[in-house]
Amino acid sequence: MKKEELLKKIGEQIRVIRIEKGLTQKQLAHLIGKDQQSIQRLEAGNINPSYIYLCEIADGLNISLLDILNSLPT
Amino acid sequence: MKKEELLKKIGEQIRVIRIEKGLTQKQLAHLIGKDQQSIQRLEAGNINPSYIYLCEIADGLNISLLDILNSLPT
DNA sequence: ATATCGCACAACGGATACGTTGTATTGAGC
DNA sequence: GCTCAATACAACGTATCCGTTGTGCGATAT
Repeated sequence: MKKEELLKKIGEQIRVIRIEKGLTQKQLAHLIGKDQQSIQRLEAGNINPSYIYLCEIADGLNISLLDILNSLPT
Repeated sequence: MKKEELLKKIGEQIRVIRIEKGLTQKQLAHLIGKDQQSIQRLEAGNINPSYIYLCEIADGLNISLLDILNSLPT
């Protein structure tokens, strides 16, 4: 699968989960010491987040990274 | 969990799976268009690999990223 | 009309990943 | 002894991530 697709899909999935949790981009960002723009780029698939970054996101969403990847559309 | 621990654990897990598959660092590297030193740093936990990088590693190991994360020691 | 909120996009800069090269170490085998 | 394979470590350059700042746009509320 193409790199851009992978980033788009995980970004969309993170957005879905964030909204399920009732959080705004800003709220999620502040939970993990980042800013809203960082979350925006991540959700838009504009960046290739590091492993640690993904772990932090999962932490902010109060789920495991496995849960995020598990629910990815194939 | 500390960042260094997370990187060490996923690195060790990748090493375990690589060896299970009977591959050397160099062989795995060449499968995904990288060099041996990159794999060495990844397995040693010296770098914070990107999502795409992890997907490539999983691809080279012929498993899914989920399988790698699933078997991580807690 | 104006303010506020959520989201998107661009540019800058510091930090870091990654490829490359070179070198060292260890162990197996001749 | 020597050679080769596998792994590890360091340094350099380039590319990219990520935080920050600023701007803009639509929707809603006052």
